[in-house]
Amino acid sequence: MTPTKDGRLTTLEEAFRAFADPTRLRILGLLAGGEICVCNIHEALGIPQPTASRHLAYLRKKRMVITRKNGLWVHYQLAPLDDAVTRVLMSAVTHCLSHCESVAKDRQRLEAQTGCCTPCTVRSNLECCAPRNARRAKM
Amino acid sequence: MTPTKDGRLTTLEEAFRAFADPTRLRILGLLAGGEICVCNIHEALGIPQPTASRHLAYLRKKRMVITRKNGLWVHYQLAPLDDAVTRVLMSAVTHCLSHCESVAKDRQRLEAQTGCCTPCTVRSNLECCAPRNARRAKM
DNA sequence: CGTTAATATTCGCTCATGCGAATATAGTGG
DNA sequence: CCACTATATTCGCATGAGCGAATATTAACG
Repeated sequence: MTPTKDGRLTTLEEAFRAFADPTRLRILGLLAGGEICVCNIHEALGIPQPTASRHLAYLRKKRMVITRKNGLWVHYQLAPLDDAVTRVLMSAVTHCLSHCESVAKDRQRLEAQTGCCTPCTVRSNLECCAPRNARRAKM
Repeated sequence: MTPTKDGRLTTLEEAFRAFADPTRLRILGLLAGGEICVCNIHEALGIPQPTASRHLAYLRKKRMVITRKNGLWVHYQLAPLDDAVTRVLMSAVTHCLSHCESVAKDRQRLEAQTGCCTPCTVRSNLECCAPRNARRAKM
């Protein structure tokens, strides 16, 4: 995300448009806690998988998040920011999100579902990221 | 502006929607420098007066700006923020805006037009806020 | 291979939003 | 009271964005 890199206002405006959606804010609120895979996102938020995927693609195109593939699963995390101005903005946004009740509830649901890594920052294929049936079987 | 006061995400989202417009961002970029009256805003930005007034009304309804009437003129300034979380967000936004070239150009145009107070923080009826004809007559 | 599961994309549809144009409101002064 | 100026509002219209449903893609595995 480089909203002010070229000095124009458009890119900054685009950053705010990315923030101007409740689903994307909730996703960012989750990702602020660390790396999460798509299935955990759409289940924690209680939204359909295509919806989560669409918003994640949106954030990906804005270079706000990056992905890591591991077999069938795709893990998303906040993109590292090279611009100092952008870092100021992003840290303020995540700070605000951390004060939101709904984000806290999403994280609780995430923890209840994964049961192991919350935030899921582990960069390996742990059981919390195991296929659906395996996870269901454990419960 | 109290985007996170009630712990819901909606109000925070509304704040970002307010930021997700180039004209409003430019207005906020100007107001970050201090109090300005409507005529100076719409002239510095080179936008029609109804457009400026509409966006100012938008920001007013979101309680992001407050007004001070002085005769025919209405002076706008950023609203004081009582919430700490909100202050973090707003200061980050104004910080980003201060790094935008377009905002700098708007301020230069503002200065060229008013010719006296930039930012126009003076709380009195100075000549920079005199009627159109008087200002034109001076030039 | 064929199946299954996870993720991504496309397609209409609806709804919000910003704009230009026109008009309304309000304050000031002759 | 009338003209003038600054500001605000209203009204259609066009455009953009998000959603649900359906479908496509990709990877693992027997």
